[in-house]
Amino acid sequence: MNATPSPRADARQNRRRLIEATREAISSRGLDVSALDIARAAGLGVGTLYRRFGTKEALLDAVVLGLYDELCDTAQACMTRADAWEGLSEFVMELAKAHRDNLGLATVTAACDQQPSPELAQRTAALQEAVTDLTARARATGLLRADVTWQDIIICSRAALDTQHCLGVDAGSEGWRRIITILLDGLRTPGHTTLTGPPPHTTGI
Amino acid sequence: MNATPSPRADARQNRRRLIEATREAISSRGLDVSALDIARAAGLGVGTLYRRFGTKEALLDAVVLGLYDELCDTAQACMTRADAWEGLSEFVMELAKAHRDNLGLATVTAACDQQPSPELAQRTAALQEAVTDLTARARATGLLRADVTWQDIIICSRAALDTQHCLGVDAGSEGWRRIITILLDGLRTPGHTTLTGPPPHTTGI
DNA sequence: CTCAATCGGACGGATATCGTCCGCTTGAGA
DNA sequence: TCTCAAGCGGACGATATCCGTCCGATTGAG
Repeated sequence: MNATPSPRADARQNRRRLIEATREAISSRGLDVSALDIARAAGLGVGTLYRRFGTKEALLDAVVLGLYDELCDTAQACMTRADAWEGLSEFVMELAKAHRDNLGLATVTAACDQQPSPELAQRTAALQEAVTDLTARARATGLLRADVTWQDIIICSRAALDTQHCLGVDAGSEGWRRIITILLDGLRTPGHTTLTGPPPHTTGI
Repeated sequence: MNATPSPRADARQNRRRLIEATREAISSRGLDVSALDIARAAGLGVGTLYRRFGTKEALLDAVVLGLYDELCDTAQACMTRADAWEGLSEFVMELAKAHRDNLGLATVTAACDQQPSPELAQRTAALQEAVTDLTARARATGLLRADVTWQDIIICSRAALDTQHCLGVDAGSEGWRRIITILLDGLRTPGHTTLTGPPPHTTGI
């Protein structure tokens, strides 16, 4: 019945290794990683990569899906926070961290959004709904300024990316937290300046 | 006497065209522009590009130097503002705009910093000094929170980059202004949260 | 009108990356 | 222990860029 019998133990382990290596590679070099580099980092040959995933694309999809799943979990945890503001700010910080730790996450997001797999589309929708809710709750408490939209929140979270991406800042640097902290302070009432123009358009996270 | 007599009129015009085309190319696609693309955008052949600049690198250097010069002018203008806070915030907004309009400016910066030409090093130093002064003046008025450093200011200005870079947001979008506005509000006293950790390290602008 | 300066773009050469192929190795059931 | 299907490694073919050069055709300017 089972057309694809459970794979051998080493095959399963190698699959995990490849995903792990891909995450690390994305983390330090963004999406422009070659299949060869990933395989080497995993201590495997490229042949194994392609046998396990069929396509480099498929491997990346698997990794991105994993990241999204984690973000969904984070969002859920933040939603249960009693303090709505803390829930929102924690999520922003975590989302920023995800961007910092996964250079090009936003790029993948944009790329994937062109032809989103059903799984990814589902996660994206869930995340956007979560951000919308977190935003609404924080605004209801009066701590989040009224002219900020959930799209602003998402874009703000990306601010951590450049710190890491553009300037080869040493990986250990935590400077991005300062920027996000400043942003969060700017998100709190009262705003000194009123935001103008339409909220930024964003697809994905 | 003049070893290099004044070039022909068409040669000069083509030089200008190439620089203009390069700026536009960088603006929309970042630094990964091929020499062929630039030449085509300028309505010229690659041969002309190489005859004018010798190297693709040299062309990029010329463009980046031009951008830095403009930023230096902007910084000077901001320094003369009577209102120190307005001077600082205007500069941040302009620097952010420069990043938005020149994807990869920060990347060039980082790359150039490896082997900075004397001209570029001079502009970089001037800009960093200007930011330091603008920061000090704004802090002296009490409007800029005390725990913010000039490095923070520079990093903040880069927040506009991702909006454009990662997500293929339509070029006309002005959403980045909202983010910078939020950041500027966060930079004002009083800060709700105190910044921790060392200020981010940055080379270049 | 002349010709040196300039131009255009095909082309050589180098690099990078994807995905395949096939001989060798190994996990795991009998 | 034995057997062999499943799995592995990495050289290799194919493809895609991209840089910078070269040379015949073109053109500005004296």
